[in-house]
Amino acid sequence: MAATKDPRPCSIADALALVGEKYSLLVLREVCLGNGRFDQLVRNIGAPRDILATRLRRLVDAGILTKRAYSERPQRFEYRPTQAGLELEPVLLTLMEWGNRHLRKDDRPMVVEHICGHELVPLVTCQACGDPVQHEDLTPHPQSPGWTVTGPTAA
Amino acid sequence: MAATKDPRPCSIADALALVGEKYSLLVLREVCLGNGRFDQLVRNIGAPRDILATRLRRLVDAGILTKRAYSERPQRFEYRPTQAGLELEPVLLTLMEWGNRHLRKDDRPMVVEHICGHELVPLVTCQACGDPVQHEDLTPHPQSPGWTVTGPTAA
DNA sequence: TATGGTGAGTCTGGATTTCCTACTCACTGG
DNA sequence: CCAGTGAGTAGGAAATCCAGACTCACCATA
Repeated sequence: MAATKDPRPCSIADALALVGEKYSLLVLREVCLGNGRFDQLVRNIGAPRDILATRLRRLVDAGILTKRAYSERPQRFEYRPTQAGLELEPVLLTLMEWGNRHLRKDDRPMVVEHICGHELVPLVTCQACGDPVQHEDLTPHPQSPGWTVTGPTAA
Repeated sequence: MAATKDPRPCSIADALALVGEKYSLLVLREVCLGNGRFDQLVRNIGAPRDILATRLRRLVDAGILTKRAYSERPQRFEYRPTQAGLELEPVLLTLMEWGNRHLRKDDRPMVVEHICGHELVPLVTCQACGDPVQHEDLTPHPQSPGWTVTGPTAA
């Protein structure tokens, strides 16, 4: 799914080029849960085995996962998130929160408990002021060319 | 890309079924920037027109975008995010932040300014205690069957 | 030592999507 | 009348995806 042609220089597009393919984020979900073996991934994600193998290779190449043998003779492997992989977890959590809010009615299939003792409700905040991020409070500033807003509707 | 077969009941998978297809999140990016016209989207995303038309239909059906005429005679339309769509913006921002950190060296192609006056660095926090979310602080609690961790590596 | 089972994939051929280019249709502006 | 714009459709080629079978190495057991 490489964003090879995205006319804009954009970290969102670049990130999606790595993890935006079908199943990639679900792989990350499983791996963050500690289910990093091939057959676990197949069962828990429901992806075709060959596609999964392709995704795993790409994620390893991208430095998001590592492949570790947990047994020689017989060789058995486990995929684990790297630091970069772990730092994608907030994306998963934010997505989960959105899904919980908009796609379900009260029945969350999975609850994550935070170390503070409460159920985790992920909230995206501004690091500087700590306030929750809201659309109206944001002003985009293009830094690179390629971001000139086209057409008369300039945001 | 419907996660029709995801063996797990999971809001992440459900959310990805709606917005995980190629280009969908880039559409949302543009629409959040105010570039909601078909040809703007084509130019700014670089997606084939027919694919874009399909994505737009699906996003409208999903209640993430609305299609509004901004001119009759000639009929001209604009896509805008609904409330649900706007609430996906944190996902985009989190992804952007990850991309900035891991895929670039200092050159952010786009900087978002928060109303507080600082450059926005999105931070995912626990709503209850306000602390930044870190992997080690999380304990998943499956609420539905289908989440029994398979295999001996139970996280 | 045959028999079965697991883990980690690869292979194959067909179904589905995506991609690209061109085209339409309605209208506007000169 | 002619060119241009906006919002798509149409058609066929190219790339991906999919399901299930298959491999290969090893272990267990009987």
